[in-house]
Amino acid sequence: MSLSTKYNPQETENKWYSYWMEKRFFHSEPDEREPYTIVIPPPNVTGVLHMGHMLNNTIQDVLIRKARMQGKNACWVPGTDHASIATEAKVVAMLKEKGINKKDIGREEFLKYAWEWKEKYGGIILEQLKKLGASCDWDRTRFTMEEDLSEAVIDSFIHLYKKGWIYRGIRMVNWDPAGKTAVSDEEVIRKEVNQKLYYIKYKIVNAEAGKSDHLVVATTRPETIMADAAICINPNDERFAHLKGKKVYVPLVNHEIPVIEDEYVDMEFGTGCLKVTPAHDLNDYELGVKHKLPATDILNDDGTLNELAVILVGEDRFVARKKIAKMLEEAGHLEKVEDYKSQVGFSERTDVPIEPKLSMQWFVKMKEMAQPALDDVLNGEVNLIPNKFENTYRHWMENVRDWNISRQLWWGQQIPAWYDDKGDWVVAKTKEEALEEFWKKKHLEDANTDKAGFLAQLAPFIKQDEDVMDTWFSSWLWPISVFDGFKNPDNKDFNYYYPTNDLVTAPEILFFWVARMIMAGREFTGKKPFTNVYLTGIVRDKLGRKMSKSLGNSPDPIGLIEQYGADGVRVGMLMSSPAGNDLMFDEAYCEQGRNFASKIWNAFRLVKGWEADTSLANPNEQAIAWFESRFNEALTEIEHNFKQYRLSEALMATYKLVWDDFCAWYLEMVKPAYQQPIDAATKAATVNFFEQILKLLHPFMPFITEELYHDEIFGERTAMDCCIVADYPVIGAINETLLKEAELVKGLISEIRNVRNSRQISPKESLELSIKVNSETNYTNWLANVYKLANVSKADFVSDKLVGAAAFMVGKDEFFIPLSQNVDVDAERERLTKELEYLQGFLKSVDAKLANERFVQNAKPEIIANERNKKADAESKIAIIQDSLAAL
RNA sequence: GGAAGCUUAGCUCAGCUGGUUCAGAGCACCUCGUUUACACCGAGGGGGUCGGGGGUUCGAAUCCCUCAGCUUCCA
Repeated sequence: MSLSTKYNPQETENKWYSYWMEKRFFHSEPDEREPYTIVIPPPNVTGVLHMGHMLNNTIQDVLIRKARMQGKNACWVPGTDHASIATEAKVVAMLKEKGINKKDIGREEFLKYAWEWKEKYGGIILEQLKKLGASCDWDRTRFTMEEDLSEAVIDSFIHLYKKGWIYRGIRMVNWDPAGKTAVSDEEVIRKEVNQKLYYIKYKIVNAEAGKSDHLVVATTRPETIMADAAICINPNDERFAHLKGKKVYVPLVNHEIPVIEDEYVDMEFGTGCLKVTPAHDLNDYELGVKHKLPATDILNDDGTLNELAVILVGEDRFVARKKIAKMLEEAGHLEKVEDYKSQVGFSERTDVPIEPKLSMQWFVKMKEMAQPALDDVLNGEVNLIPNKFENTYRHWMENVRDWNISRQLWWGQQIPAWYDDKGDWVVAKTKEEALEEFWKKKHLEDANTDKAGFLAQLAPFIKQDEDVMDTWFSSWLWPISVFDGFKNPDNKDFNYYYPTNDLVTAPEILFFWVARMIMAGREFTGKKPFTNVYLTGIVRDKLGRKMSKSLGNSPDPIGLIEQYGADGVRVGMLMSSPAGNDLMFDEAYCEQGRNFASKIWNAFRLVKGWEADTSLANPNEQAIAWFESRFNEALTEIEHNFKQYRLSEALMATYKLVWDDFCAWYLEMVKPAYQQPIDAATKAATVNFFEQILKLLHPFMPFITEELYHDEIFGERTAMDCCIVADYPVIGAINETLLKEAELVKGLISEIRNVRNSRQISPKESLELSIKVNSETNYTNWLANVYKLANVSKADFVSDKLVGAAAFMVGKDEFFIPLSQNVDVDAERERLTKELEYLQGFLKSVDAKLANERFVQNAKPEIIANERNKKADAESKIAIIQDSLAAL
């Protein structure tokens, strides 16, 4: 079977991915081997694959494939996340197009549509991941809203509630008027926005004669004046002493509100008079509580003004702002308007400005759970990679705030709280249990009540809480719930796979998700959920901008795979992505990856083409022994990099081993002359090296390696003998002397090529070499390679310099090449003089060091010995160069 | 406003607890080359006073201070 001259990724990728699936190589079952487990950060069901997923999942796949080859029972659990707000928004929009209103069809009907939508679109990302080569155990695919996982969510809610760590209360929440739901603090993105600062005049009730009859308040939100409960001044502000105890009229609506005093007011900002609107600002709310002010909420859930606003009822908050500014101006209440920049919160999901809103919500207390989760990271039970994130993590955990988990949505797990018609409530898993709870509660009040009658009477009035839980309240259980650790905590899978090993995710969700998973792990299982958290960087474009739809600067990942092959793209993604560093993505990296695949392919074609002749002796023992050592040396480095999760460096070390050492040096050393056969021993050794290299490359480039692994040069393979499950290479013996010698010989060959290049001598013209050995190096064994790689026809060892020949040094040894053309004596003298000057300067600095008493006293002995070596080395080289100069 | 981090070749980044000719890698660039594995290639080459300033030390890209610029997180 001959190999096509070009590597065709598409054909290979489909073929082998299907084969792997068919042979169930991705599937894992508990057995006696050591487990290696990763749970995928479940992508959003509304999403499509973007570059961030590509990076994230490439890393996970590299880790899982390597572990699998190293004999571990590797299990990568995939799945998706139901994404309450985003999905509900999509479904609402879809229904709207059909002319259907969510409220009209009701919860049950709506959820039917939502499930349909999820079935249709929810798996897109997972399908796309297959193109990348992701070796997930697809049989284990989970979804955060499937029955068992939902049950886990409900159970954990009840558990925490019983513990007193979940409570219900009226709080100022971040309201998303587009999504019509509260969102958590973490889902609010602050942006600097150009606004206007309106200076509004409030008329004073019974103003003192001789004093101004009004005061002025500066605000960015004139549309909320109808909700004003007071005007606040700083008690120390002498400008406003005359206002103490007064009342003012709210413009346009003429409510009377008091002037209150509080040191909270910044005398420098605005006018020094602050309007207090408890229902529409967090700080004002707190002031309101302190001064017992009423909180009038003038906004509807969708951000329009309600009846309590009295004027502009039904208008959107931003429309109302413009209109009221005009009305104030016309009524003479607007003193002036200034431009003003300030931070405004936007909803992460819908990108509309967040409205602070008072509402009844469910909260999880964070303090108790945060402590063990913080400890885990601080004492190294859980490693954050890179560890610079520990600071951020600690800061957040030490200042953590309670977690608002209710969302005013339908898509998600409904809160297991039940209300009766009187507003009493209980927490229970089912309606039946809720009734029981009510009974327990009421029974205490009246011991004579008849239970059956009580329940029958109550049942029709019981209603479950309308709200659902935050999606993160299900994903924080992910590492536990994917193994059914809630329903059946003693099951085989959970005992075997949990705690998982590595988690690969983005730093943006360190708090959202990672911190909370550690909390959940400790609280519900008593164990950490994972040991290592690899935080990837953000994929940016080459200008450093975040990739975004609106900028249109994100390449289509599937398009990239089609263009460069999955292996090429994987290499491209990893090439420049040290953990935690942002990745400045450039297609050129994928191109480099594709070129690498092509290089491997062509090297393979070379080896495959060799005719082995068993009658030939092996002339390549030296080269073979060298490459074996070099391979083991590189493998040591690669393993070291992997241990530290430096995947890009592990890849680079592999890349250089393959391209430079194997292709550029080793293959050139051993390859026979054109159309000549090769000896059987060299061919066997080379084929063996190639197999080792394929295995080494497999985690990075699974497809091309699998394809070549099955080539006939490796002999017959059984159906299950695949690269994906082949034994990963193990570090073997390293001959340091051989490696050192090889470096010298490579240097020698480069110098000869340089002599040729700089004098424009054709590579076809062979040269003669004389060697004057001043060191211990044994060049004899390497001469064959020098002949071949530098086109040298003859070499001899001499004890005197060759006059009139091109000369150079490698280490301490001198080499001479007689040339037909005359040596340019001047140029040679200049070159040698330069070298001499450099060495003399160097020697001077070394001498200075050694002459310095304090250096000799303070420095470590080995450092001093080293300096003495440097001195001796420089001196002998100087002597040689001086001789050469004299000989010119 | 508070906190953390970053600044090394044109670009993206390595350089561990200060000490070999330590200033590196990949890509890009320049010169030469169509020698049958590969032009998605080969051979060779140029390029940085390690952001500025100061200090500690026998010795600083590496430790300390300070200034400037950038990034992120939190208010």
